Amino acid sequence: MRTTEGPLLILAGAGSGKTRVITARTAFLISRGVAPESILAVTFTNKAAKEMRERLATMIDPEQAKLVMMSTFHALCVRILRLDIEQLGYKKNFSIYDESDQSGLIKKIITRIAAREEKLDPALAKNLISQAKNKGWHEPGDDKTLIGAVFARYNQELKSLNAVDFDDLLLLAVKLLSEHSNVRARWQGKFRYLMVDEFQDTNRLQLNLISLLADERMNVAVVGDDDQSIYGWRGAEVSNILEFETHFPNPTVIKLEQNYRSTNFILGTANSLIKNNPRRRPKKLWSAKEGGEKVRIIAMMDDRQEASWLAGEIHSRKTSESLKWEDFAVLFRMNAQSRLIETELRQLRIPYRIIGGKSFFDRREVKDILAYAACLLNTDDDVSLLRIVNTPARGISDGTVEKATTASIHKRCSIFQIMRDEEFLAELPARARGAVEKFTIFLDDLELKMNEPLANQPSLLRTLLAESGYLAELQRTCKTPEEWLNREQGVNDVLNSFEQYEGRSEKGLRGFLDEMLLRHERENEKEDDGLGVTLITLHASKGLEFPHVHLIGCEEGLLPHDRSKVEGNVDEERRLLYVGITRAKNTLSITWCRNRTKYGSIMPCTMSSFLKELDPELSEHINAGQLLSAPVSQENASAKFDAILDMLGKL
DNA sequence: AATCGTCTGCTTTTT
DNA sequence: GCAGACGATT
Repeated sequence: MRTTEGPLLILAGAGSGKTRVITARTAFLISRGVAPESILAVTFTNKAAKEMRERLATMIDPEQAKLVMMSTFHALCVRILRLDIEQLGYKKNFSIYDESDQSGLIKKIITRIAAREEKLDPALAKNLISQAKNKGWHEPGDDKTLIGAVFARYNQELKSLNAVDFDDLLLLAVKLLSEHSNVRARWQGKFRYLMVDEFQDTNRLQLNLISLLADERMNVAVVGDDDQSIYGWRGAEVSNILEFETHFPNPTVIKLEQNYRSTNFILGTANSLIKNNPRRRPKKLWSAKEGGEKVRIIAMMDDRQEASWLAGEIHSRKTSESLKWEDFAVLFRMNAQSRLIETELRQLRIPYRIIGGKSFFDRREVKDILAYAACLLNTDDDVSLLRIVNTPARGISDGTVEKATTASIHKRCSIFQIMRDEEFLAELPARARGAVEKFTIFLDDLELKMNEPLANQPSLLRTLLAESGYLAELQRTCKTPEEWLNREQGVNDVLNSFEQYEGRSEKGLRGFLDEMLLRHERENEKEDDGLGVTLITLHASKGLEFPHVHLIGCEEGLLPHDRSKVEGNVDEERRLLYVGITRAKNTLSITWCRNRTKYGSIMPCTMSSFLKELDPELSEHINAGQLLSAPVSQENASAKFDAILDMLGKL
């Protein structure tokens, strides 16, 4: 911890206080006279960055804390690129494409260049392209194959749109730093001390980025746990942490092996599982928390019984031990599993919150507004332009759009440019021409107003949505008043956060849009007061902890998932279960079903092979029949009764 | 432009 | 078994 110079590898086991390590080290460096602005701490999520910033502010002078750069990989890259991307031939006002923009573009390219008989799944293509970029490839290895051709074309089109996707942010930042020594020198000079959180999740590009920033001093401190590497399928390379020495020679290695979270029953169970993985940094986690209950492994008849038992169990423990709903979490492999649980929780009127699922940014109205903003900032951004060109309907038909697209390819310019091109306009029927002209004047006018130095951008955006008829159209397309209320809320959420952003930043609409795209925060996570039982996937649960954890659906085929066996990733599935187990502080129940409804029909299931690896001394196997024959608790029965009364009341 | 019907194909998702 | 995508229909 007190090592300040040279590479440092901190192997921080589950529950050993990872975030604390980075903040404590930062505070220590500053106390030793290191300038706060020369410290960089990189995380994967905005949430982690925020937590660190907040914690640091309580440890040292908050004014100093503000100067420390705590950022996600992607946000850091945006900063680097906004300054110097021109050296790579892009314009500074480049757009950032999120995954749905990316999918849209790839789909378009596939339908355009694929021959009749060839077919390529756009989702697969997107994955392959993303994986290639995360390995540092700027172009396909072979552009004779369809996928290679799509990759090549995709890159070309992005560049002519003056847009970059999420992977490009890293790829281009690395390219910029490695090929332009002036840029590299600037950033190496700025940051003297680097820290990386969750290092086991870094991919090749992220490692490259860190190496480039570190220069020969190699003041790089990384914190991570190879046993919690569960994002291999997204390109994370466990080898980055397993072979840290090869990237940063002679590091100081520190192991944090005390777990401050779980009872020994839970921790021992976790240890007995993970020791079955080959290729790991050996460690022996221990806990001072004695006592508690054995881990329960419960066999259920089917998923229905699993859900209803769970709801009852949570209800009675909460009541008998006077706990809060927030003390409980239900962890599962697939989002689809939460449905049944939700139904049963509602039956007992237990409040819950689901983490994950669809993003705030998948909401139509949010995407529309951001597309408007993107167009005003970069009129070459065809994908955003196409999204709003006829939203609300303004008489620009699909046919007209198609003509404009063809013409823009022909003339090698953006669609917006073509729409102002006299030659192109002359080809259009009078009505279409009028509509297009009206649209370009409308956008031009707005762009002008937006870019005035003292423009009140949030209010301009608000006016735009009202006066363009967007809001009216949105309301019209809503089937129910509730839906309209909901969508209107979405619109207001965006506008309000823009107003707030204006209050704390000078970067205007551009900065706001960057932040919105990079802060892909989940809708139901934005308020932490969302009380209730937490329903969450195993992946999303990493980094969280709960007093009472229920891990459901531990069947062969689900966990480990069938596909992992084909793809040879069973170790990662084991780590996934390890992550789940180590979320629990006081009690843990693991359930599996003898039958499960899959794809509509009931399929027989067997217990996950992982459960056989758990230390039998620390856990007990129970058959659901034993639990259900037990008398129903008073509280449980009265809750059910209340629920029935409630239903009757609504009739 | 909207709506209906049929087809398909099924993890995980920090940015 | 269900959602999401796509195409045909009015």
